[in-house]
Amino acid sequence: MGHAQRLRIVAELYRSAQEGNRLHVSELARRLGLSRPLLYMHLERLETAGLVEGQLELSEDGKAMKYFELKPFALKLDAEMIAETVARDAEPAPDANTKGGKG
Amino acid sequence: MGHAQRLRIVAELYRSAQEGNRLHVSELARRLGLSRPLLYMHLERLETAGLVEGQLELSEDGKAMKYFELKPFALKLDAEMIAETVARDAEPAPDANTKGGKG
DNA sequence: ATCACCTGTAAGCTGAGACTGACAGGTGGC
DNA sequence: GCCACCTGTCAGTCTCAGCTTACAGGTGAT
Repeated sequence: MGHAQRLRIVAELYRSAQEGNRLHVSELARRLGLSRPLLYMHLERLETAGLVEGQLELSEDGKAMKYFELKPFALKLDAEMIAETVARDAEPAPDANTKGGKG
Repeated sequence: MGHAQRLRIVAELYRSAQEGNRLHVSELARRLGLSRPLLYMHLERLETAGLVEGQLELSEDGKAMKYFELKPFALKLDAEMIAETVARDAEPAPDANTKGGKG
């Protein structure tokens, strides 16, 4: 994560959820002033990161609408946690046969 | 923040601090396998963000050494916090005279 | 004088990721 | 038929952070 637009998306989804609304892609794009393709890209990343979730539905008048919702998440960010994450990220070499790295 | 190298730097500084060592730039660069100029750039950003702090000192043999230390920090990262941050970031218009945006 | 250390910065290349425009396809209403 | 909505994806462009190379300057030891 870590891009301003990404944060704005999360913020908007959060606000709407507070008000009891769900938002579909086009509506969200309009509110944030983003193009749909761009928004799709960001939503994809957010979904991959597990921060949001989208589901395609049919509205009353038969139109396809993709609604996105925030998934609850919270993480404490401090030096210790970062050190652990980095250590965990560095070790994965379970079945590679002692071969050198990528270079 | 939010770049892998940045996290590695924080992690290494944290580890060293645990062992009671301080690191100077060149040493840190060697441990992480980064070029000094690159490390400088990252350290600059981390320092701007308030996560680390550097101080130039003279070693016993008169050589200049710049030591970097971690500053304690911790923040809880969740949707609410992001929404607040975005809202706070969006409002600053204290003395601009109702003029439009950047262009 | 030359080497092995160190700090610091500027110029330039490069590639990933942000962003746009255009497309294809579906619905309902006038 | 045409318009106003919607979803979804691709092929580009372009910006900028990341990264390298190269420089300038300082110390002490040989």
